[in-house]
Formats: sequence, structure tokens, C-alpha cells
Amino acid sequence: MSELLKISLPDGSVREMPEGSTPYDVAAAIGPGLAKAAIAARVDGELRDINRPFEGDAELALVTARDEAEALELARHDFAHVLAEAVQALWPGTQITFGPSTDDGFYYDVMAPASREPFGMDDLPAIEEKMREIIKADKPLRREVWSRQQLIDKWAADGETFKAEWAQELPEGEELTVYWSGDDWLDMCRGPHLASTGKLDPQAFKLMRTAGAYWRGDQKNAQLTRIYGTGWLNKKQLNAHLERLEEAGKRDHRKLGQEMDLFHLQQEAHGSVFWHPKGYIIWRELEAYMRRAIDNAGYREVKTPQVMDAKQWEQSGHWGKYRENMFVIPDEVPNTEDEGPLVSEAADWMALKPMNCPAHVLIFKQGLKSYRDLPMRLYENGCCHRNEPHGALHGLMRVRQFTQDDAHIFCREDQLVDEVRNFCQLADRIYKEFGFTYSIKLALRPEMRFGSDEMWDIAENELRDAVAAAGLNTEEYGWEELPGEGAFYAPKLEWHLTDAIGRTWQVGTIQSDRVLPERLDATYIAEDGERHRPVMLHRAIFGSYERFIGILIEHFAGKMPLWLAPVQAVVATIVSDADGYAKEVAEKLKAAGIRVETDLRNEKINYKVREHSHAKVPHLLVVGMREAEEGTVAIRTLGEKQQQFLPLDEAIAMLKANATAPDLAS
RNA sequence: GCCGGCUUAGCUCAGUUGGUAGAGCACCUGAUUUGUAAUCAGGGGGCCACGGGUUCGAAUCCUGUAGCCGGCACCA
Repeated sequence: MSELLKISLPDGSVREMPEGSTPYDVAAAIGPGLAKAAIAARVDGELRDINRPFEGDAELALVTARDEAEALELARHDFAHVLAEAVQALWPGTQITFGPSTDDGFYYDVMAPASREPFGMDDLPAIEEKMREIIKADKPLRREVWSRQQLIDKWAADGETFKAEWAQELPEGEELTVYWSGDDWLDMCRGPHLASTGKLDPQAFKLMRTAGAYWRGDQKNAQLTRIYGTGWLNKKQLNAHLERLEEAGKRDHRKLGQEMDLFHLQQEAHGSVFWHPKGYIIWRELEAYMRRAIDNAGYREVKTPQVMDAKQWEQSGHWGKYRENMFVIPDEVPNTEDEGPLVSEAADWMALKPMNCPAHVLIFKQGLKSYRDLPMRLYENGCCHRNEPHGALHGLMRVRQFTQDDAHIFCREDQLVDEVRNFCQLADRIYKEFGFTYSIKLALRPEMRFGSDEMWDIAENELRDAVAAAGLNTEEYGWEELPGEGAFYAPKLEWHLTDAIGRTWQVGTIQSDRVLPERLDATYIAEDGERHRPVMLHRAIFGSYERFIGILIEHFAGKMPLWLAPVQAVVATIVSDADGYAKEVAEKLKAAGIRVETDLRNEKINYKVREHSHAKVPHLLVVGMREAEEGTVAIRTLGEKQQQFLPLDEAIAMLKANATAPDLAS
């Protein structure tokens, strides 16, 4: 005689259910409406299939489409399975690998059969069609527990070499599961899944693109085709998402950079930016802002050589570990007479600096340093060159020539945590002044590195401690540790900002480094009269001016805050009679430090308004004969419909106040 | 670097099965003196990314290269 299971529900009630019953049975027992609405279950906190029997007494919370996060996750995961099934149905012999859900959908990595090329955009409509068929067939998704050997045999028999390889590495003891789609297709998967493919809305997904992706994320492995889709609960959500993407496209800094005449890139200098006058105003404002910040924080600014001898790079370790990314140039005028080969010894080469750190150590090393000199904080707007993989270049976000707001802090061990914490606070203040929210990560020791494990233990722990001291190691700040992602000389704290379409980019960093001071033999004289090794903190907040400006443009959709706007005001006339007054207004604004232009063209005011609005000029000062006689201006502010009529003096005072940088505003 | 796609006027884009290149905006000229998101008319503009091939003939087909776009890998 089987016992009854006690199933506690969120409202505190307990239901007794026969052994072998499922969350669905509970839902059905409560009411037909709930049975229909329930799509999955949280059993003792774990998200599970609605049809998976209880294993004992349990706490149950039924999941419905109202639980949007869970519902989306389940749907996207199911879409991924349906995608894989569809591809195999269309092209037998296709190998499948993995297909997770993503922030806005799903993907699946597949390997096309040897008989055909990798899948491309042209294949997507057919796959979508097949996916809809599978969804409409309403195939039950059934969980089954398999042994590891069963899995290996199954994949080997099917010629699924990737799956077989993975199954080989699965742990022996663990409960391994597969999910059947109907009774003719299965994938190994932890689950959970919806009850059947028919729970998906066939109109709520769209395949977006294909891309190459390496098996297990390793360049040495085969390249699979990754098919990306976006997936939602219904068509309305899908359309809203597609609209969001379109809107995000309008914020793209590459597009706005061209439209607003800020900068351009061209083939002959790919990866290096041509800054136009308007774009460079933003740069100069940021530079001035950062100089104020570092002056106040006790840094001193320096400037170091662009090119140094390869011997120097050998000593710093860059020649050995970073040379692939360095622009190397011969330290010799080629002999044009016989064009003899240039020798390849490091001694005969020079290299453009990919980083500023060695040069800052060289400044530190000039003269004897006392413990009283520490911490010594050297700052540089350092222009670096890195020969990045061409596929990595991306507008302003990833370039080959860039300028870092780079500083190196030389300090004693006992000063380190304070320095890191102070830096965290400075970075926090600065990001907030720009209106950014950031996430913070700790990148741990990489495979290719200098220094002992003990040294890395210390370095990693002190960064952890400093972040904890600053209270930033929380979910709110997206705190996460990234194994293997550190630099070859030090672990890194990383600050990340997000672009228009949700990609995150590292901007700020601080790294505690004991390797470079050692390699370049930096020392100071301590209280004991002996030479000691300083610790070196590498740090940046903008990361690079290029990337930071790219993110600013996308964040503000080109509508820069007044203090950063390249043109802060345009004085536009209605009739030529007011030209004289318009010039006078512009002169006064200019004298007050406002970046102003005049528009005296013989065009209708509607035309001028439209044009300057498109150009995202924050303030349009319209003047006609009325304003000229009264000594006023009509101010139209970007994004506002109402205009303000102000006496000229008041208008100037207002603009001047609004154009103050946030760190200078009282 | 790898996979897929793209490259036509300053910009955004058309261009049928291969037959000698088009629009809108911008620009120039003229007219228009206008009160808050496009005044009208006329004009000039192209090595169809670059190289090689197929063809009587190539923007169009094939092939190589470069750059760009989306990912991957790598990274600020």
C-alpha cells in the first residue's frame, strides 16, 4: 500500500498526493485553470518539468507564464532544442553539440554534414519553417534518465562525435538525463523543459543570423556553425524586441559619429581614428575632466616615449608574451643600395608601446626613492598601439591606436589595500557623474603568466579584500570572478559598461603587479635602510578615450550632456534684419565660454529648427526683429517642445550654469 | 586570425535573365525675407572597393585581395 506524499504549497497549505504524482497532478487537483496555465514547477526550490513525478514530500510552487523570467528561460531552451531537431530533420548527418538560452533568445552550435557548406543566412527561412512544423506537431518533451555508457553508445552510433566526446567526460555517478521530442528525436540535457513543443508560440521566435563558433570555445578545435535566434512567449513580445533592436541601431556610435561629424575611420588606417573637430571637443573636455580628477587624487602627470628599443620590451616581458600584438619597427635605415636583409635579433628592433607601464617604471627608477615617496602615482594620457586581430576591431570600442587614462601607483605592501579601495571610490564617483551603472569583475591568473602561485594568491586576495572593503562585491555591481582572464603579470579588477545593444565593454581596471617591479628591478629604500620592492598598481577609469567616447555616444544616443556637446548652442535668425543682433548674441555667448555657432542662412526657421535638431544641438537660440528690439532670445532646447523667452543676460547665465562639468558644479 | 554576409554619388539606397548607371537627401547657382522639424527652380557629381578571369559585351558570372557588419577566438 503506497503512502501519500505531502506537498506543501506557497500559501502554506499541504496537499496529499499519491506516490508517482506530478506537479501537473497537483495543479489539476487545484483547478482546471491552473492545470492549463502551469508550465513548470519549482520543487524544493529547483525548477523542474511539470510532468516529472515527485520523489518524496516536497515544497511546490507552480510556474506559469506570469513568472516571466522562468517562462522565457524555459521557452528559449525549448526553442534551441526545436532548432537542433529542425536542422537534423532538414539535413540528416548534421551533428549537434550545445544550445543554451541567451539574454534575448537562444542558439545552437551545429556541424553541417561534410557534403555541404556551413549553414548560412539563406538556410534560415527553411529552418524556421521546419521549427514551426515541429512546434505545431505538439511533440511531448519527455525526460528520461540514462547511464553515461548509454549516452556514449548512442552518440557514437549516430556519428555524433562531439556529443560522444562530451559524454565521455561526464561524471560517473551523476544522474544523466535526455529529453525526447516525441519518440523520434532526443538530446542530452539537464532540463527542465516545457511539457511539449506545442507550448511554444510558433510566431514568437525568429532566427537572426549564423556565426562561426569554436567547439568548446577553443580556437584549436573545429569551427561549428552557431545559429542564433531570438525567442519570446508571444508575437507581441517578439515584435517589441525587434523594435528595440531597431532603436538600438540608431544609437550606434559608428552611425552617430558619422551623422554628427565626430570622427571617421578609413581603410588606409584601419583601427585608428580620425577625430574631426567636433569629436575632438568631447575628447578635450574628457581630458580636462580627468586631469582635474587625478590632480585632486594625488597623481602627477607624465609623458613617455612612443617607441622603445626591443631590449626594453624583452626585459619587461612584453617581447616574450605580447609580441604578436606589438607593432615592431626596424631600428635602422634600410640600405637602399643593396637592400640587405634586416637582422632579426631583438637588439635591432624597436617597438611602439602597447602599454605605458614599463616607461612609468623607468621614471620611478630615476634617482633613489625613499619609502617617504610612496605611494607614488604617475598618470599619463598614454597613446598605445596594439596590433589586434582584425576580426576584433569595432568602431571606437576596439581599435589599434588608443589613448589610455593610465596611471601606475608604486606603493608599499601595507598601502596597497587602501590604494585599491580609494581607486574603487574614485572610479565609482566618476562613472556616476556620467550617469553610468557598471558591473565589476575580478579576472584571475591566466595560464600564460609570470610569478609564483604564492604571489598570485596574495595578489588575488588583496584585490578581493579591497573590493569587499569598498562594498562592491555584490550582485548589484554584477560581482563575478573570471578564472584565467587576468593579465600575464597580474590579476585584474575590471569595470564594465554596456553599449546600445547590451554588449559589455571593459573600461576601468586596477591590477596589482609584483612581476614588473621585479623584472625591471624597481626598488625603494625602506625605514630599515634596505632596498625593497614596491608593488605596482596599474589602473585606468575611462580605459581608453576612444572606447569611453563610444560608450558615451551610445548611452546618450548622441544627445551629449551640455558640458560635452561639441556645439552647445546655435543662434538662428528668422530674417536677415536680425543678423547683426544674432552676431552680437553669439559674441556674448562665446565670451561666456559657450561653444556657439550662428545660422544666418536665408532659410525658413522651420528648416533651421529641423536641421539643428537632427544635429542634436542642445540649445537653439532663435532671434528675429522682436528679440533684437527687446534684447531677448527664444530658446528651444533639444527634446522639449516649449520654448523659453529670456533676456539675453539671463539666457547666458542659464547656459553657462548648465554647461558646467559635473565635478565643477556646486 | 576563423565562419557567414556585405562593399554602387558626400549620405541612405534602387539597379530584372550579363547589353554600357538611377532616386531622395546633401552640394553649387538663381529666385524667395520666411516666427519653431523639409520654399521653389535649375545644375554639377560615379575606376559600381581593388586585382585577375569568362564573354562580342561584366556593377551583374567565376576567382584572389582589402575593408566593413554579426558572431567566435583574442582584448581597453
